[in-house]
Amino acid sequence: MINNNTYFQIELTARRIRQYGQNVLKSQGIDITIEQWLVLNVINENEYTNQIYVGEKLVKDKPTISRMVNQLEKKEFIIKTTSFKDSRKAELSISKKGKKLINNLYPIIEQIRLTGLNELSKTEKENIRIILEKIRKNLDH
Amino acid sequence: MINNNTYFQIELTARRIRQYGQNVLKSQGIDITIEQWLVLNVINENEYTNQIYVGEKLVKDKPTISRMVNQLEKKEFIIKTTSFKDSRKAELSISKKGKKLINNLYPIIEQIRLTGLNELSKTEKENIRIILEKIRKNLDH
DNA sequence: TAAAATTAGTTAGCTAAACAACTATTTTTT
DNA sequence: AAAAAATAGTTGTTTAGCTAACTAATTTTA
Repeated sequence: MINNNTYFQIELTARRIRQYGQNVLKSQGIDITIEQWLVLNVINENEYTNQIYVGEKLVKDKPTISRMVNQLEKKEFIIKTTSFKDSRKAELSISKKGKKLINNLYPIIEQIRLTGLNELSKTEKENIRIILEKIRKNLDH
Repeated sequence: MINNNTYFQIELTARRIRQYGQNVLKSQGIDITIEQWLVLNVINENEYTNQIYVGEKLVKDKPTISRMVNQLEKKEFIIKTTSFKDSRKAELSISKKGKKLINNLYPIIEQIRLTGLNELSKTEKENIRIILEKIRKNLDH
């Protein structure tokens, strides 16, 4: 039975959360995707980082990060320059517009998080983290 | 911290499972994606069904199903005809080639499933299902 | 130091998700 | 029966994930 399939459940839930979050952002007139938000957040927590680092944090490959970074730059939420030390590397930082967005976003993201995790006990939150980690570990190699 | 983010964990795990499964299929020389497999499976369990039904089962929208069905038809795994009773509806069935593929796939899919769920107790499997359901329910409305 | 290997990032091509707008057919309403 | 609404499916557009192939710069090694 397909609805008992764990992959199906996990994938569906991921889609559902993304969709819900996206709708909330849209309703607030915020022009950013959930995935772009994750990128923005990594850059915010690691100013002047490069794309490889962002990719490592988010476990996404170079082309995906490259495109998302370009989107964020186009939207003027980040500033992308070339490193003096190593001209292969990009140096990513948050623009003023980006900082403003982030400040607006924090409570909204927190609200989305709380909605999704509503009625989940602390144990359940910990359990799901542990179980998902186990699954990923099972698939590593 | 981003790595504590539940959405991130769920979405990452979904990606990891898909990626792992895709690699196994590729290594077996099987020309189908994991998502296409899910569609094929629904059709196999509901011969002569239509695209709306497949979409309901997989919780995917019409365009997504439409395109995946077309891929499966192009690969000659399914046969798509128009319903006599209602010419708006497609009638989807598995071709001989498709049946052969499915028979080859069942043990491989089962193997992927077992690898992913390895070392998970029955309770853990049930727990994750319950928790994911709760999250989705939280987001419904 | 010159050649080889590694690293950072981009471009191209494919699949899939989500949305909007559309066609065609069937069903409901008046 | 004609008009309106609902249903099934398609097409177009955008974002993202993944692979492969590429450029350019830096580091390693011989």
